[in-house]
Amino acid sequence: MTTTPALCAAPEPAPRKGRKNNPEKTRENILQAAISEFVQQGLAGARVDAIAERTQTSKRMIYYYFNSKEQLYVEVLEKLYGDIRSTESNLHLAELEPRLGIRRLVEFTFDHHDRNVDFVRIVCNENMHHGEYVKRSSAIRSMNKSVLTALDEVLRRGAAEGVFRQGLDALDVHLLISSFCFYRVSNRHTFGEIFQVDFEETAVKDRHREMICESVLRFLQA
Amino acid sequence: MTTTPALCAAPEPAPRKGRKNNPEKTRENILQAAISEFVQQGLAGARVDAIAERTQTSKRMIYYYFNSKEQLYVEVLEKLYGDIRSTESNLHLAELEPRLGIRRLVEFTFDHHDRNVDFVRIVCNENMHHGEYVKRSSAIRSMNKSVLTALDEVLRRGAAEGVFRQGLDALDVHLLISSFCFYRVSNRHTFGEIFQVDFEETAVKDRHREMICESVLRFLQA
DNA sequence: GTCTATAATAAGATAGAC
DNA sequence: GTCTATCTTATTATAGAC
Repeated sequence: MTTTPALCAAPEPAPRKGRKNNPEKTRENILQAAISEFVQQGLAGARVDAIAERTQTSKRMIYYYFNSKEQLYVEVLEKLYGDIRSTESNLHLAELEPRLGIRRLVEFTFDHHDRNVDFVRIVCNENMHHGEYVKRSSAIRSMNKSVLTALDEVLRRGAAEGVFRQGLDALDVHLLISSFCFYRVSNRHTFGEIFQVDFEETAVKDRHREMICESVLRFLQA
Repeated sequence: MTTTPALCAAPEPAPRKGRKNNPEKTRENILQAAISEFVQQGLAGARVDAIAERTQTSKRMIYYYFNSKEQLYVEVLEKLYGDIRSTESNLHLAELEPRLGIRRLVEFTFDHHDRNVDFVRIVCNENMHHGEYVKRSSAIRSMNKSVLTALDEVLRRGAAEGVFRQGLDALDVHLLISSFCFYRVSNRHTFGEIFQVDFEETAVKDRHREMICESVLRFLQA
């Protein structure tokens, strides 16, 4: 009953079965499946079997390429962190009038978190683990400098022009912006349920986007 | 080899072994152990065996009192949600000048989150589960009204006196306050690691407390 | 490089004595 | 009400053929 090769010589030494051998594609396929599973279930809740089911390949390949569940998780983490910071550098804040620059940065941050629930969820999960896997990855720490330097430039310029207060710390302002943008995504389920708000509604979203802009600008105002 | 009772009649029908029978205490003991475990590991990461080890009793008792891991988790959730709201009602905001009332509410919220990392972590975990266990508990939803009514009263009074803007929504303001207070606790590990901030430092804490007060007051300002 | 089958163990839940 | 011992299933990880 085993399907031994036909007696007449095969034209090529083609792969025996299944899909074409394609290491890069298989690896990427696994990584995408892992993103879905880890984002939905967290590290502890994720099942390697469930990841395998999401792929076009088998569980064995997961261990072949990634060695362990934890290592796969770290790669997922790096991938999702990488996505957000790459787009942030294209805002050209230095070309804008300070107040407009802040507005653009806040709106970008707001929309980005809103669109990338995956990122928000994995970060939450990471904090449940006391950030130990972020600490383990040297790549992640280095890619987050850009926001701060860009923001710092705008703040200085605004202060010099007299539209912003003196002595504002870019890190603090970044914290203020991030917290709102992050929280309304990360806590939408509990906050939404308890206070009966639907964060998916366009009207609510628009009001909140405007609100955080207004709030930050007022905070910076001289 | 079984330790059958001595032939001479025992003085009292005392408990056979181990500690004294004490249902309430045993139940509470389990609940406290469960809080520690669920808060640290999340629902998926928590192990019933680990909870049992934290108690002065056995795993069997966990199932005896709580039936399942999930039900135990729900009770933990209710317990932690209950703790926060009960204290909030003692602020007597209505007796204060509006700006002072806001300041007291913000500072209370800030300090409360800062002191109750457990609460913050369980809420994060709940959101990973799309808030399904919060939805399952009718108790939780009902206990969160008080903040909003208190805040609404202050906002109205402030608007009437001309110190605050008109038409501010208490829910939005609550969101603004909560997001900052929550985020700096929930994300302290990732944010702290990436930007090298130590949220435990008193100086940092004091600066942030003042910052969120200032930020909210400026947002409300007429 | 890829597959199927399986080992090894961990974890939720229960039996049954006392 | 409480304990020890155990059942059952799920889960990470690996062996070995092709």
